[in-house]
Amino acid sequence: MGFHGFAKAELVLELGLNSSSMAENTRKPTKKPYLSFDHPHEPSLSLALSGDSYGGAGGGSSFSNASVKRERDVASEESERGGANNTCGEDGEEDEDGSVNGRKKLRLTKAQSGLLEEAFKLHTSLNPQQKQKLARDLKLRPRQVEVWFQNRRARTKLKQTEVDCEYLKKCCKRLTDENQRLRQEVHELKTQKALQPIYMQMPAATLTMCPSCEQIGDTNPASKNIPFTMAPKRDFFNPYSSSSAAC
DNA sequence: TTCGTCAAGAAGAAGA
DNA sequence: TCTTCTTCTTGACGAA
Repeated sequence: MGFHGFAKAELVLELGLNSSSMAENTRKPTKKPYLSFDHPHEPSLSLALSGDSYGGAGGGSSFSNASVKRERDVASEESERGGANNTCGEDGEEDEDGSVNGRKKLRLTKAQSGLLEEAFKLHTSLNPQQKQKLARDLKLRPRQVEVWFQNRRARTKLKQTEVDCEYLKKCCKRLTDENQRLRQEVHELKTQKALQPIYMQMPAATLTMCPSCEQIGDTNPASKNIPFTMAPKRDFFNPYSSSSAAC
């Protein structure tokens, strides 16, 4: 659909303007920057954790045992391979009840986010080699890079859908207004026509007026119901011309 | 791979 | 100033 194509072109431009940092630009302007990277409690991704940092994933965790196990397993794999593991900066902290379940959520650093954004601009999907390389560069697990791209794609699509929706709403409103205006115009024209004398509703070429009595005439032989005669169209600027009709 | 969802974490608002 | 509540963003995961 051409219309949609046009919409897309416009929308892509709009998104492009925001692409420097979706996370920050989608925020309310009144708010402070969402990510505080110099925050003292910001989990440092440079901290390497061993796979044991999850300890016993005891009760109280909002995450299922399965997901905790998965994280731990992957972390263990990473530590065995000597790879960086910065998933959970302060994982392994004990809760009040002494259980060790605190799987803190990873927050990417500004630099990491920036690099990922740059990579996303180049390719919205990664092949295994690209994923590995990016993970190495960012000191993240490939799975984290993969998930980041998945989320990024999903959220870009959502954003695009929202923008599309807004655009279509505006189009709809415009067309509704135009439709309303045209309907009004048609109504007015119909009203005007109904109020006109019947001779006004006839084609001008078939009407003429008697120069002496000023009666309207009809030259059309089919117009038998009309109580006046017609003549060829009179020369408007010369009332005495031969084309003038007479009663 | 997408989609829907959960939940951590950050930040603002409101109230004591 | 501190606590609590609310809202938003985003990392992560399971199902399809």
